[in-house]
Amino acid sequence: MVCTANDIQGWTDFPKGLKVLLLDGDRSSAAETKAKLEAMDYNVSAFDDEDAALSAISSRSEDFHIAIVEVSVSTSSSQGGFKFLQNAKDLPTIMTSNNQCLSTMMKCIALGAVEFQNKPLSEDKLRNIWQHVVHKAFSDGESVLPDSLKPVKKSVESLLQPQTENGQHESKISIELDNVSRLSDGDYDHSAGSDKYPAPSTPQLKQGERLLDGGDCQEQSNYFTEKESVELDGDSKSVDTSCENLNTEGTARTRKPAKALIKGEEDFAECCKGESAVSLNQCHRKFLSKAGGNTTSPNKAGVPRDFREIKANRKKMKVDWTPELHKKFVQAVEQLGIDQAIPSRILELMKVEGLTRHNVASHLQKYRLQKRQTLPREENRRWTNQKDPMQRNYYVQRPIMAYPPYHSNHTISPVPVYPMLGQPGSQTDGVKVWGPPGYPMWQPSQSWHWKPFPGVHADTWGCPVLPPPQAPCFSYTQNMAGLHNAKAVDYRFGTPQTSFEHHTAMQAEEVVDKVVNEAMSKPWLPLPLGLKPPSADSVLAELSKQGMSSIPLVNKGVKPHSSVQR
DNA sequence: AAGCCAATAT
DNA sequence: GATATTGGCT
Repeated sequence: MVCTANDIQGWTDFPKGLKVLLLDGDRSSAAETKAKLEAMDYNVSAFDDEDAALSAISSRSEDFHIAIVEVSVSTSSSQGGFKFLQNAKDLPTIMTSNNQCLSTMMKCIALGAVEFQNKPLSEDKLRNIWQHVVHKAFSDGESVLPDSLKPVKKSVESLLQPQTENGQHESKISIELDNVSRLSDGDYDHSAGSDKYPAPSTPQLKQGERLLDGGDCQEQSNYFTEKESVELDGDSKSVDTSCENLNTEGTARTRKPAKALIKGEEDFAECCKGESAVSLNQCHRKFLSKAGGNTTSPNKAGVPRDFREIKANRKKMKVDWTPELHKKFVQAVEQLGIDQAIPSRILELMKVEGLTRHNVASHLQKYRLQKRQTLPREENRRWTNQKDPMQRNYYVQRPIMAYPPYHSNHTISPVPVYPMLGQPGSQTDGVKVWGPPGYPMWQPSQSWHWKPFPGVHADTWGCPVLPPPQAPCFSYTQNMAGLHNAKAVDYRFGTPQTSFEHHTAMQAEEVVDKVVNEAMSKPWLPLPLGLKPPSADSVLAELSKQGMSSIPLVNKGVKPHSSVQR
């Protein structure tokens, strides 16, 4: 009968004593094989008649762990081993033949053989047959045929229908084989699906779910995944890890436990590949179902008991910041505000399982960096190309952006904004230049789908991309309001200090003066919003005070203090 | 411990 | 080259 994981775990000198059913019409080769097997301490029951073998497994199924069956096309009395194969559902069955016909091999595998080997069977191969038993013992459960394999399955099904003609489908098979061989390891991992314990050299049908059995082919899982499945030399690498994973207190050989673990980890990683975002939880479940999900044979030992175990042993998963995930991120940042948007809080708000603070911090770093880099560049570009005086009129109001318009709009949104500053150190006069926020300052790269200016509702900026000269975006009042926004973090400089407070305390006056001076020194430019031109009366009064009776052609001045709106 | 950032890895 | 992770420093 089929070995369970428990059986194997309690099997002290596994695989010695493994019970092998040998069905081979060729007595000499049967004897040869039997001798080799017995030399390995396997327990061999040899048959040369298919029906006898079948009755043996039905009457005393517990006497067999695995079967090695010769495909004897020439034999007239039997169905060449296929009958056995189809009926020995629970027994891992290795098919062998002198006939290297590809379609025969395909057929064997499709009918549920765990492996196809050409005769003569080498000792190495025979020695390793126990792996199928282990695989069987630890693999189980439901699995769904991946879409990628459906065409293959279909093709094989069609191959199987006229069971007598072997050669006819060669060409078709070769096409499909091409298909098969293209399947990547990833696909294999995926499709091998429920295999926590990687399949031995030959990919398998699920035992007991063999094709053509019970007429329920559609829902069966038939895996034709690896190229190796049809390689004549079946000593494939995947065998190596098939049992090492057991790690069952010495019951199974664990020569390469580390590798096995890593493999498992790779499986896990593979499993998570393509998952949107970092649904690690999902991955976990997926992986566990893939790994453990043993319905008939509980596997206690060797199976990673939980996610942490896996996690602990594998390198960190790479978080894919999908647009959706990033959206969450941005929302969290917006919600928190500039001064509160630190990784740990963002993480809390995002509520994404599996995401670490580190992940968020890293992303935040990139996020800030992007802004810092893109905005000044964008601004530079615009600033250096100013030739049109009309445009200059607009830009000359730059100083009014001296402070970030945190709440420059009148929407309810109290969302602060990352200040977009000019080149660090380039403003020696203390006037900070803030990017005109109406611009698409930061072109997000393809994978950055979030709003180019998070924290700001683009529509509230009210500034066209190329603002008309007479349509300044911000008023002084707005920016003066900004002056009183005490807490903001300036990310332009390495350390996020609340530099704004400094500005407020030490530079507000200075900046105001600066703005006023500029307005005075260039009277031909429109006054920035927020500055009110003095009335003609007040000007005249002032002039007369100073002993001037007429208005000079060149503006000599407006009293600054009287014109600033505070 | 948490945050930031440069270095490093993928 | 872009993006994510790691590691050092504060």
